[in-house]
Amino acid sequence: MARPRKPLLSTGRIVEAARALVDAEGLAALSTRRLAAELGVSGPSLYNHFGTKDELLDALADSVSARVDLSMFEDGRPWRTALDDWARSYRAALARHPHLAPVLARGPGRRPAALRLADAVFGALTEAGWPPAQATSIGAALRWYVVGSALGSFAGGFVPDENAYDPADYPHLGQAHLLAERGGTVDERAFTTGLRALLDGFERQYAELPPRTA
Amino acid sequence: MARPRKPLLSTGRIVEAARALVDAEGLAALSTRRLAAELGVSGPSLYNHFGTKDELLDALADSVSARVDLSMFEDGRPWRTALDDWARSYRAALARHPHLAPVLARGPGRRPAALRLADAVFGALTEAGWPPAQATSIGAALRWYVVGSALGSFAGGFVPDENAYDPADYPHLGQAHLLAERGGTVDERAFTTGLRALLDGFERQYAELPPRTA
DNA sequence: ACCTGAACACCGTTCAAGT
DNA sequence: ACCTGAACACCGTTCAAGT
Repeated sequence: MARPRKPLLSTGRIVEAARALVDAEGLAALSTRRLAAELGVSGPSLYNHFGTKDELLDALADSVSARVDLSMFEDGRPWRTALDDWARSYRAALARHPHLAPVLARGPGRRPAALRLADAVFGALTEAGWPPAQATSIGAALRWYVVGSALGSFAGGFVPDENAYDPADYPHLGQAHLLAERGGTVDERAFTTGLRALLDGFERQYAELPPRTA
Repeated sequence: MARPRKPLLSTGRIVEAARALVDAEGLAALSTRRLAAELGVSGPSLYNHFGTKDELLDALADSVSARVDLSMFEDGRPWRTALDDWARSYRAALARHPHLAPVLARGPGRRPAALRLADAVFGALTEAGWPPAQATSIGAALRWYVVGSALGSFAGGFVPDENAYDPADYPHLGQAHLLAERGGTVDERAFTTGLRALLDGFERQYAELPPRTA
């Protein structure tokens, strides 16, 4: 066939297909050859649009970051409320593509949508009066918490086998096998509880800030 | 050669070599063939000791969990102090083997050392009077925070290139390229700040608990 | 510029064969 | 029981060749 008069591929179409594949079958199913087959082309064709598979993964991750709502930073909402909303929408976006969490965890690097996230959070905090160093810490802590929660379901980390956890070895894990069943609910409640604790804690630190001289 | 009179391999020796390889060259360098070569045997030999590569990874992850100090739960230390110490020693253990964080993030499953961690944390919280559901939430939140922090350096997620972040696109990221340089310090400070916030928040929730009837 | 098939240097895993 | 080499079905990536 060689070169068609109209390109068969585009970065957008590739990313779209990759996302569908990863969502359906996990990150391990994403091979360049498999993805190419899904797109009806041969393996090496992808290299006309991405330098490496890793660049493709970056673009894929950024397409998820791009879906995180940032509107809560637009009006003059209090920083705590804005961060609360942002953490939830960030988590929701990751929950829609759980297999991509490990890629998102890499950090923003040069990915535009991920950088817009970082910029919005940092900007909101400094404008609320947080010193830059503390704004950085808060952004990092929230990011770690959200990404950590998206990456490993806590409840799903246990096995639903009633006999998996011998009371002689683990005296306090008698009910742990139940976690796997009601996984989603347990994780949701834990996320909310932890987020509230984090924000309560930051609010306390905010109250101890020296008065603004601006 | 076929079977030697004394076994050449043992699960311990394999895990040890795997850890050295991953620490030195990252998770991607750990292939069964490469690891076997490192051990002076042929690739398939490993399958006499592990069913799959994934089982090997589980054992590898658990060897890290086994190194997390749990002594802070032994004496009757207040729950907050114990959790604070635990989170730091957990993070320190992961920081010593950063490439293994993605594997640790999978959750305890059937890994004995990881289960001992979960058991100790949950036990300490319930014995301090936390209701089981909230103890679960706190354990999950702390785990997410620690694993998240070990998995993705926040500072290292940015690029040390002075021109990487155009002020026109990201008005608040003017100093972000500096993060990559002083990465370790930035991450450490953020970890401490976030951990304090989390524990402050949980302490506040603890104070609001209905009085114990035990 | 954008696609192809062939090729290189890898993978994880199975299995019959050896002792 | 524990190792071997050969084999199967894969990988990511390069590259000359086609239009």
